Amino acid sequence: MKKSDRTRQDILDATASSLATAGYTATTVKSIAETIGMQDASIYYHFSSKDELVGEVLDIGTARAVTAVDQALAELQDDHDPREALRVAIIAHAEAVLGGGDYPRANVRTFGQLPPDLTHRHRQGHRNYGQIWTRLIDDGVESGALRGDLNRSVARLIIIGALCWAIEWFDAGEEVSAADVGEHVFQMVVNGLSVGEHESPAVSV
Amino acid sequence: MKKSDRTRQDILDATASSLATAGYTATTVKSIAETIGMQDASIYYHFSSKDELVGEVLDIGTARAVTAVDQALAELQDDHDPREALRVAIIAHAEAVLGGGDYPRANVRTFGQLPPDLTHRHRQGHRNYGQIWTRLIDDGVESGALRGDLNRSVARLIIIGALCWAIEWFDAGEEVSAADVGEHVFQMVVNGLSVGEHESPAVSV
DNA sequence: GATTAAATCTAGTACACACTAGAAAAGTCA
DNA sequence: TGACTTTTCTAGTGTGTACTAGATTTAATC
Repeated sequence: MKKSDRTRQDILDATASSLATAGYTATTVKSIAETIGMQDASIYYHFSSKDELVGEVLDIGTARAVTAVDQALAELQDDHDPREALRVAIIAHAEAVLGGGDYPRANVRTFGQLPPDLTHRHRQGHRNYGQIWTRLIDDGVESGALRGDLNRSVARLIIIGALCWAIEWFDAGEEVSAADVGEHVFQMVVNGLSVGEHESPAVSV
Repeated sequence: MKKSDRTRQDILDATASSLATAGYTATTVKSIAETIGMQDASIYYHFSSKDELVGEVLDIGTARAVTAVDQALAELQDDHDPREALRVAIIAHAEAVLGGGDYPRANVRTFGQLPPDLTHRHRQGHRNYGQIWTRLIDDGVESGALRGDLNRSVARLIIIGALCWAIEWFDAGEEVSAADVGEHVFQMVVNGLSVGEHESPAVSV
């Protein structure tokens, strides 16, 4: 009873680690088994297929990212600026995906590499995650703190994209921390790189 | 002589298309051959390996993106605002990668899926491309148009990341065009989402 | 300690992949 | 047409993959 749970967890951990660093294709059942000192066939006692195993890892990754952002937002005081909420969420996401464990990293890293079945399976999870951000942006626009002349959906995807792509270049060993990356994204997309007064924004989509 | 060149081009086109839509793993030599009505073995008369073929497609993609951005910048008038240069470059990149042909799209789409050899092969190309953006940001900061309190390298990677990740969600059929995406990225990272005066930026990395 | 259940292993299957060798066909030019 | 070159095809090889069946070992229970 207990043994099985522990082994199962080992398999999940090894899979998350491999997905996060090597990607979907290079993560083979054999390589996972080797990591934890088993035969590949033994994996199938715990999971019925590779994709079921991968799917579970990705589910955990999504859940952890959602929890990290939700928790960060919950710690805000009631009368916070909507921009502060966006800032806190961005940094929480950055820390979860860049500095956090293998599960959220696996999720972002393998996005776009997955077979259609798995992609479809996680569409709902991503939609739910996107809604957190949609609300943050809506709050900001409706309170007058954020510009309303931009397409909110596009804005949301650009913020998430900037954060997700960071996984391709972020190096945990360098002097820039995950939170630093989040802070930069916030400063750029909310305050902007520009100095002084802006030209009149004239975008309509 | 001529026949071979035409077939070679057909193979490259089919590969670029497949890479852009299906990714590296799903792009098999057999599927490429089927697309152009050939046997898979015939591909090897024109290319010595799958990765040599893929590498050539990616080279073309990088070259086209560089050309698109360079050309857009060349059309600027001499006394342009550094922000305008950034805007033009961002939109050119967006149009090349999102709205353009299969080659630049293949490049971005397969980034992170490639075997180590190919990744290493294209590192230099990406570095060169990055330098265009480094210069744009440096010009902006040194002229006083852009903030100097952010890590320029991180800022550069965030801009490119926001644009590159758009390939994961951008749908050419929708009402938002590739140029619209570029305009949004520019508005956000340069002017910022925020309305009115900013809080004092205090970031040091 | 014997019996049963859980967990893992050995040994394989089937299939898709990149790639090869040599025959066949198509194209080129006197 | 005929000789030659270029291009493509047929028919394979070897390798790595996910996955299966059944024997075997390890752990839990009485």
